[in-house]
Amino acid sequence: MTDSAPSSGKSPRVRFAPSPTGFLHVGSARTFIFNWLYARHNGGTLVLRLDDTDVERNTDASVQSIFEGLRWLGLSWDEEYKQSERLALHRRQAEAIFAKGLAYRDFTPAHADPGEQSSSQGAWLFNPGMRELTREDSDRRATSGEPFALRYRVPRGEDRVLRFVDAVYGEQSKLADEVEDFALLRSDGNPTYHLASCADDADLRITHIIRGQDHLTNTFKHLLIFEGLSTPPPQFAHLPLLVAPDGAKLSKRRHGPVVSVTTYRDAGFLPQAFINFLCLLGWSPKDDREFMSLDEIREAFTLENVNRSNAVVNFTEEDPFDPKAVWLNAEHIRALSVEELSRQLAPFFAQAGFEATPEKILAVTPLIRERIKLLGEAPAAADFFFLPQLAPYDPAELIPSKGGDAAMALRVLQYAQEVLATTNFDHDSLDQALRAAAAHLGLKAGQAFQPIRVAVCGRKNAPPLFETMTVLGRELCLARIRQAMESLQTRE
RNA sequence: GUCCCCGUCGUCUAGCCCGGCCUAGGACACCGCCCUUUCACGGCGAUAACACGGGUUCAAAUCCCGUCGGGGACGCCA
Repeated sequence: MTDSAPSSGKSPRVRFAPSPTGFLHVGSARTFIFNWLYARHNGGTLVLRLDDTDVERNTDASVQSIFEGLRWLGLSWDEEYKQSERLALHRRQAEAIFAKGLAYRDFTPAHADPGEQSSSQGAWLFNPGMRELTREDSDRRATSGEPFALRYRVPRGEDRVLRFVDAVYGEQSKLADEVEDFALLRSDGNPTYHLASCADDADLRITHIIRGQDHLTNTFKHLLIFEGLSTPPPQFAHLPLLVAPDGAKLSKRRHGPVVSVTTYRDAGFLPQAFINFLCLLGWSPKDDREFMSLDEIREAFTLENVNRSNAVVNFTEEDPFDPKAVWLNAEHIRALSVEELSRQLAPFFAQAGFEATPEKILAVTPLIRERIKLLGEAPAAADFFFLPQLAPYDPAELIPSKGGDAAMALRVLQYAQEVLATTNFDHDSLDQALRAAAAHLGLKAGQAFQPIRVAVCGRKNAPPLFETMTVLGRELCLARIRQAMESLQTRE
């Protein structure tokens, strides 16, 4: 147990509470990961709670997409709730707060113009005339059916200071006079986020609320609600925000699919790499480790090591992924066994429309393992293994770069054809035969290999020649060399 | 506007709490060199930061104050 909490001694209970209003975005994913890490590091319980009190904006598709994203990450949770199924509790708690005189009815019509003079001077604090309504007037208007929102009666003029100690940001305090009379219940009777969230956190016995820093100032309101609920508040830990290169908070609206978890998945990020990247944004093990396994991260994770400043996710128009994320992914790819990597690669080959058997993929995997940073790059990196017919050759590429000409290329291919007809197609035999061929032609190995490589792979940059040819097989290699020769000849 | 938070290389960060070991460390990216049949991997190297101004102190990235800059919250959204 690293963090001393009010509930220290008991096993911690944390929650991840996304609101289903779109795809799972990377900021939410990170919050989820931090909650998971905290729970698993401390032998606690992770609760998943769908904060779906906004009927207007919630969609089933969003719920699906959130679960899809979470499942992809592969981090398990222990309990699951839906706020919309707990409305009775929320209303009961709102009434209890009202009964204590800590809240009042606000009959101001919904969506009333908030304008006024408030903009010129500080923040809005409450609608005039409502806070002071007598209980009798309030009851009369309520029973007559006039709609109202329920607002918290925030202490005024008492110099009351709201305080809490944030596990990340330290001591926090704010004058109650600066907190507005926030809503608990909407005029349709539904709870607001603040009420539902706190009522549920209390009811679910949440001990630590780990969430984005955008909630830091909301916490003062939550303190008031917990007080109204007569429940000691949980411990809070706010996470620095993930921001775009322009410094603004990452948002679905402004930044689009580049902030969606599925974008990373579809491009071929490994979940462990994605997790590794995300937890390095705002947290560090305080040593020089960066490439870490989930287990290593879990063991090292503490709230004390969380930073306080926002972290930039470095994406651009041209490249949606942070270079460091890509690098980490490449590292994780190389850490996989060939068998495991080939399994991960299979769906990407299938999606590219290649007829790729597991055996073929297994043979190809070691040849592209060091050459891809994202799983999604595999089909392009290995296309010539699967394509029955290569795209037309670029004769210029067939010609050795260092002072060669078409005739030389032709001679190489011609001779290679003869040699290859009888050579065993294993690495050592090919190595020996082709090097000898180069020597025979009076060429350097590099010069002689280029025409062959281009003939066989269709391009200059490819995996090592001998291994590649071994996988391709004699028949295909010879056929392609013949085609390459034809393309050189027809050019002349 | 009011309140809250933040400010070390382009980016992620170590160091800050407990001043000296910091002529500020690591990583990614970029550039160069090496390895090499191409590409990639790997190795080596280079460029690059304590926002600014005042204090306190023998000594400040580290403590204090101010300024500036950035972000967040101020909804019957979450």
